[in-house]
Amino acid sequence: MVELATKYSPAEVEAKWYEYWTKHKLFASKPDGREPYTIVIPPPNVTGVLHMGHMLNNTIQDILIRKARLDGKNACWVPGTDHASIATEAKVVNRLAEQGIKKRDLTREEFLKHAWAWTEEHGGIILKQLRKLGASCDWDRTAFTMDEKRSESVLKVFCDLYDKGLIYRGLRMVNWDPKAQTVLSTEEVIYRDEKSKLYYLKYYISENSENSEFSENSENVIHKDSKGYYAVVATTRPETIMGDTAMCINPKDPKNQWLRGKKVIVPLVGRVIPVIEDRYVDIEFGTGCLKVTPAHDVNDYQLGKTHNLETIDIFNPDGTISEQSPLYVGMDRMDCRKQIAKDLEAAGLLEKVEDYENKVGYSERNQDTAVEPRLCKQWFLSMKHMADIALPPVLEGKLKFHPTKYVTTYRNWLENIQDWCISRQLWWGHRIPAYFIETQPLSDSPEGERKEASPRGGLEGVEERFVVALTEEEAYKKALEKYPELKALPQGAWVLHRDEDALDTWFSSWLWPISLFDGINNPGNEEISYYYPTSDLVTGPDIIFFWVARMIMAGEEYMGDIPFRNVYFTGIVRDKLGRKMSKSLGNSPDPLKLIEDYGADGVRMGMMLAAPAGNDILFDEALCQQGAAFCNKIWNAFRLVKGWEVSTDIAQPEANATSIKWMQAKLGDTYAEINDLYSKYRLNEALMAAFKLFTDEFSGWYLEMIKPAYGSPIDKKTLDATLDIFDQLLHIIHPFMPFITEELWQHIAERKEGESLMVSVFKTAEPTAEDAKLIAQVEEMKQIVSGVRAIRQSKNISPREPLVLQVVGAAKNGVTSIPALSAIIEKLAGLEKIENVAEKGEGTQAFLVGTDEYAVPLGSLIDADAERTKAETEIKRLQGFMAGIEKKLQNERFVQNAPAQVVELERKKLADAQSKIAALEATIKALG
RNA sequence: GGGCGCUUAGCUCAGCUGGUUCAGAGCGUCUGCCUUACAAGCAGAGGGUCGGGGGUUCGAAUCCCUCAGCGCCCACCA
Repeated sequence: MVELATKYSPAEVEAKWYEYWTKHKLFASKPDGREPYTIVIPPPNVTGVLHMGHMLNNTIQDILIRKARLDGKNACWVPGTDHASIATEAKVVNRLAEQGIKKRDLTREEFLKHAWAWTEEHGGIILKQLRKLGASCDWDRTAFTMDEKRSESVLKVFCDLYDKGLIYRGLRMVNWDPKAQTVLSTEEVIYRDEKSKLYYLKYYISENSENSEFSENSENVIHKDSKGYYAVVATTRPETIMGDTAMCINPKDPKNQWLRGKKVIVPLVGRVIPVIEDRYVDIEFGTGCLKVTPAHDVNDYQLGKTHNLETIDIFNPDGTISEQSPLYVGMDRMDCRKQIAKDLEAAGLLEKVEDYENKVGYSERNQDTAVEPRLCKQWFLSMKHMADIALPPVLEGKLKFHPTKYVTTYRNWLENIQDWCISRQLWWGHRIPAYFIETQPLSDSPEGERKEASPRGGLEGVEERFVVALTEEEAYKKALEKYPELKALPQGAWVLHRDEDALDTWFSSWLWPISLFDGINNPGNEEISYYYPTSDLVTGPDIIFFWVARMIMAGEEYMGDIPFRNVYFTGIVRDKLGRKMSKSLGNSPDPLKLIEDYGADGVRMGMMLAAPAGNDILFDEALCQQGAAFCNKIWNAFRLVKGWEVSTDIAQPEANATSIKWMQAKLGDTYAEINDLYSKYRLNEALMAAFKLFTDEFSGWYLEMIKPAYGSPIDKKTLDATLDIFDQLLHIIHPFMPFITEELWQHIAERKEGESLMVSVFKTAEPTAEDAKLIAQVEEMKQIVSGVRAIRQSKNISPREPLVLQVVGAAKNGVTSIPALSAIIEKLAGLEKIENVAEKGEGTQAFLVGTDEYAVPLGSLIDADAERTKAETEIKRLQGFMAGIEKKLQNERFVQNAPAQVVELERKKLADAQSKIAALEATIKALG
């Protein structure tokens, strides 16, 4: 037998077994006759590094996958990465900038070459890190959202949805990220409260207006100074006045009646704009006058449409002021805001400035640049149909959310859904398979220059001609069909130009559960039929709309079925003070360092102990320490068992046989409970139950029960049974702590090369009524042992000093009447004998287990006064307790209305209290 | 402005459709032990009128109302 070190050292053990598992392809899954259990990984960003959120998320997935394997299912965990178009493109752009290269100076092909180089350099790091954690993914299946199969799936789906009329191209007010220079979907914009200013600007009444004199006789609130009459407009964005094309009042606003039908002059700009009326305007806000900038505000855009206003776009794509503006051309919008405030002030056009708090939208991926509403033409996916098919399975409970509270969130979103803007002005991603018909060949213009043309194209309603097709060849055919007039044109007079834009990253991830099994390209293939729908999805609630909801849509649309049966939403990992982990706070530990310090098993346990289902987790490194300590505990328990000398000559003592029976019963009972907890995704509680089973029941009680006297051998039967119990415990713990359990499992018995705990199917026996009885008896036994130990502790008696236990009166029919248990009590409590007595003798200290009374003779060690006081206090407490019950029992309504069972119970409580009091009184009497 | 959730021991949390002495667990704390697997350990102990108030009921941590505090999501009020 191999010598085992006194302390468990995870590092080499973990490396060894991970390699072993991989070498023997034990994570691999192929369709077979077993029930499948499938998880698709939420693909991390291809160039990302492992953070605590990943640790939690992937630990949970690994636990579920490993549990399924042990349950005998065909477990398949598919790993992969996401191309994360905005994030990755930004990183590449930054790196190029460091090298002094501007993206604009590159062609698309050149840029993509850099992007792929970056991806290859950093890609997959995170997957390697997951291996350290023990993640048992089927690595041969590793996919990438931009690999060939996935890309083909994305383009096919785009074409299909276009053909179905669900994808369309439309001119809309969208969210524009001036830094990344791309549009974003509404979901990608996060709003933050921000301290800003509310500027009150003077809009003088134009002299062209009729009646340039106003009387103050009505409720009108009229402003006038030496330069004339003026209206006051409150705005947080004074820099947009160059785009003002109207001022708006509420027709029912009494204080602004005087402005009806007037024209006002935009400050500094000098442009004369009409005063329009719309009930949209809030009378109470500011002065009730709203400046209308149709190009730069969603609401203003609506007003512009209703009132037929001109749209002046004063911003360039990078957020600087455009040529459309008469002033500040080329200045950044934020600089412009400061400058214009100064200039307005200087010109006497600024009435006042107030502090103000409002919400400003930022890109989810780029949180230092405010998003700009911008009018442009983009591709959209019509969501009404998608919402219609995605809602029922969740509401009907066919697809379950854990915790269920997210069903409401989901429903709310789907019921108010907006169309999904799926195009992005990025190169890193799936290029949209749409082809524009150009009647002017562009052969001499580099492709990069067209980038700007696409989103702006058709702004003024110029009709675009385009086709959507999987290949260019097909596109030509379609173009000729759709636009027959092209046939009349000479060769070379028109060309197809593929859309420069890429698709939103989520437009590929929403297909993930299908595309991983090639279900789009190759519908009905063996894999997709076997693995789909997948079993569980483990992800954060922050991407419920981005990803979860959309996968359900794609699943229903393309598979006619849900993509997964359960979604387990994890919490956010916070530090122990409850703060979000962030780079700037420096409160985010390096996961790999943690693994180095505590071992992967220790860290996994630490994470899980802190992770109550559905709550945020407050991560504390001390929990990893507890995890590492538990590993050591398991290790040492094993050392103990393996260190025993075995003898085939000794017969198995009755006490050992009973101990084994009890431990088996306890194990089966606990495993049933653990399985129930798994089914509810209460993994932290399942782990805690496993932890207690091992530490308290197995190590604390069972091993002490069967432990042979020092230097004595153990009988073979008991040892074998103990090893079998150990084997079962390792199975129970394995999903949480895969490495140490594998290591010890391999030590328990001779294993063949390629054998592994992780694929050895495991089940415990069904708990029986007899088991339950034995468990109860042992619980009682434990209390007796604890009772004696407590006496030792309080009297400072060494554990080695033998004591006598008196079983008083009727207690003799209790567990001490069972020889095996009585033998165990003697052993664990350090007794020289157990004797039955009618009444406890003098100089004994007594304790109660239930209503059974036990006593330990202590002679002169007894402090009579202290004992008497203690007994008296307890009697008082019990009397109070009894009074309460008696009152209850005297209450006729209680006796009549409460179930007989409950009433009976109260009577029993009363009787028990009475007999306890009797015993205590006897104690006092015995004390003299 | 709407919606959802939370408040139980020093900390983190269990307590399902009201009734087993139901007020629990882990960690922490305190006390005693280097007992021949493990001091990353063992044994023992203390600790909460279940956020406040009201109601329903024979009976409420559990159901209802209300107040307070906290958190999350959604929303076009400049």
